[in-house]
Amino acid sequence: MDDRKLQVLRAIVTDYVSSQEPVGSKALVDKHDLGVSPATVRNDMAALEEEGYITQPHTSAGRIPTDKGYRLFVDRMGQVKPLSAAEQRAIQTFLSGALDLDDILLRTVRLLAQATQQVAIVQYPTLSHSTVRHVELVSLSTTRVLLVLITSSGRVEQRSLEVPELDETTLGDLRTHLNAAAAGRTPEEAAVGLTGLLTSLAPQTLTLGQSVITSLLEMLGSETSSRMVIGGMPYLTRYATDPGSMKPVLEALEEQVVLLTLLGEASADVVTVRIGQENPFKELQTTSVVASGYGSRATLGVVGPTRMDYPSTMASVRAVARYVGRFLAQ
Amino acid sequence: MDDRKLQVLRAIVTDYVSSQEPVGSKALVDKHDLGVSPATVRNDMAALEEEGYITQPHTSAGRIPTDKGYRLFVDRMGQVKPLSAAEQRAIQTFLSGALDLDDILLRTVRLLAQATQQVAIVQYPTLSHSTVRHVELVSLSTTRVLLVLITSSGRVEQRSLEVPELDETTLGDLRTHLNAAAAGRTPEEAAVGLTGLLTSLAPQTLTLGQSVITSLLEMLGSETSSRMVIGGMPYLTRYATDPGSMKPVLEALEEQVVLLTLLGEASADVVTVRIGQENPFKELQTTSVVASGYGSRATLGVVGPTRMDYPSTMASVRAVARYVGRFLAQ
DNA sequence: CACTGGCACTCACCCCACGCGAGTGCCAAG
DNA sequence: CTTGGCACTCGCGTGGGGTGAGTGCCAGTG
Repeated sequence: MDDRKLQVLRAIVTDYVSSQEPVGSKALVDKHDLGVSPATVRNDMAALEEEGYITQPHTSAGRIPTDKGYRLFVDRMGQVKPLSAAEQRAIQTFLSGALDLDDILLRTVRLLAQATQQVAIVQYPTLSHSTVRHVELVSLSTTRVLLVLITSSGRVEQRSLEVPELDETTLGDLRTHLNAAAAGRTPEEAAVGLTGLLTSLAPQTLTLGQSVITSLLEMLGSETSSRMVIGGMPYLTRYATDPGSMKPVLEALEEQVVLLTLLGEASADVVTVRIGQENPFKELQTTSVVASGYGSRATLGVVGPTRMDYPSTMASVRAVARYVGRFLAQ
Repeated sequence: MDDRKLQVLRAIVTDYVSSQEPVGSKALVDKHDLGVSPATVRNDMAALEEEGYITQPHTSAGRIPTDKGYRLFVDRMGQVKPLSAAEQRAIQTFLSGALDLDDILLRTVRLLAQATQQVAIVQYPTLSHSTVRHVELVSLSTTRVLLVLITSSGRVEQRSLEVPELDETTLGDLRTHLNAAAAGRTPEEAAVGLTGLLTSLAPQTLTLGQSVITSLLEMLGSETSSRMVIGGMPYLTRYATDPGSMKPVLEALEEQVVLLTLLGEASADVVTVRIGQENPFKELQTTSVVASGYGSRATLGVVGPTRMDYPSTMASVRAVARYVGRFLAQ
């Protein structure tokens, strides 16, 4: 790949991202001093189009990048912009006043949305790398118990169970045993302890104990949390020209499953970019997803138009992910 | 107010709601057998316009209802449609499989959105009319405790506190006292018990106890919950012609404060309608809000265009509110 | 006195033709 | 390989005329 052709592609991408309009050969050489004439650029553009990196919406118009073009841009030319000092400060002050976990994540999602001017998604942190603080059992009715799991990270997870029968003392008994087996341990250790407990249950707590422990093991074992916070929806209107085009995106954002798979693929501490059709969901094939893991195994990211400012978005996502990760570690 | 003029207004409202287009005198007499000629209807329309119930977008177009017109329509002609048997059944089956409170509310908001084809909001139920099940204290660090309040309705509310110093035994002590004072009681009773406890604290638990009890009293005292679930966002696109018009609505939906005041005004078991400019927030002055209280003091509702089908929307909101209220009562 | 039919009038909307101009592809020369 | 020149394409904005839905007014009628 010719060096100058890469330069031309980069120029096209940046210009198109900032202007939202097809960019022509003349405008290119004017704004970026490429040191060659428009005619030369046109030759390069023809080549780039041949190779599928750019396209023209109609004859006699300028060029716009294709998904493949953005991909090359991100891969080859992605020197991630460092954040400005002001942005650094904004991140710090934004989180400093947070009270509980819910509040931290709410602030995080707003921060990310505001920084990128796009829709932001933050997944609740996972259990791993935190320890079990406490297990609580509460009877809701004679045949329902509420199982509450509290972790050292301040996360509270609950689940309600149908159980055969119930009396207050066996419940209290079981609670004591559960905490003895799990409290203060990592999810993995707790799982071992609980499995052991399962075999040594007193006969009268057996049926109750089994279903409670089974649920608890599920809660501990789930690698990722299914809860998440979304913010920055109003930014959707910044890009859409027509309300119909927003519908699939809004639909995707309501589907837990979609969001989970979307974020799930990003691995810890690396910013992952998924551009347009690279996306596994057809609702999102006109959008790009920039995501990063944070903390132990949770993920956060933003959803925006394929024509987004990748360098700054990636920088913001990375910075927020890192900062929140550190913030939660305390 | 002339009887036929009301009839004309009703016809204009229903036609305009279903067609989204200004309605003229001829079309009116054709579809609704008013028993009079177009000319007569025109006279009535001129009068209605004079009184501010309808308006014409431009000189030679038909009429559309004003906010005042919708208001009269809702007040005077609002025989609420009963739901079809299919809809009744849908409501029942939709909720039947729900597990915990989160799940119930998620299903509720989807149900409501789907039934009304609009954005739905469901506030978390309040504490009143349920009793305190359990109070849990968990130390997060040497100077932070997590305070968890579990109620008989299956609601789990948490708050994390900065406290002066901490040791495990005084914490356990305090937990026991707190539960003795609060468990099994209504919020009001528990508040009394806790206030009493406040004066009889052992010296070493005093500072810790004070801040914990203060927070707990706040949690118990807050009449309404600030948590809520939103659903049906994609339906926003059904009405907007231009993305810019959606922005204020999306902004309002992100603002907790706005949503709380919006829903807060609806009193229990009565369907409240707020049309266009009647709305206290300028972001929502092109929309209408239909809300109803449910359960003890929580509220649910939908947000849609002023040109909505009020009778069916009101019917759906009322039906869902009643059903969920009953469902939660068990 | 309320209702009706008739009639002239008003505009938003649709359609089309036209010119403009940005941008292209190609080619021949450097 | 690059460059200037040049003919060509075609989307877009503009302006004008026709169309038709709908109105307001008025005189006539039961």
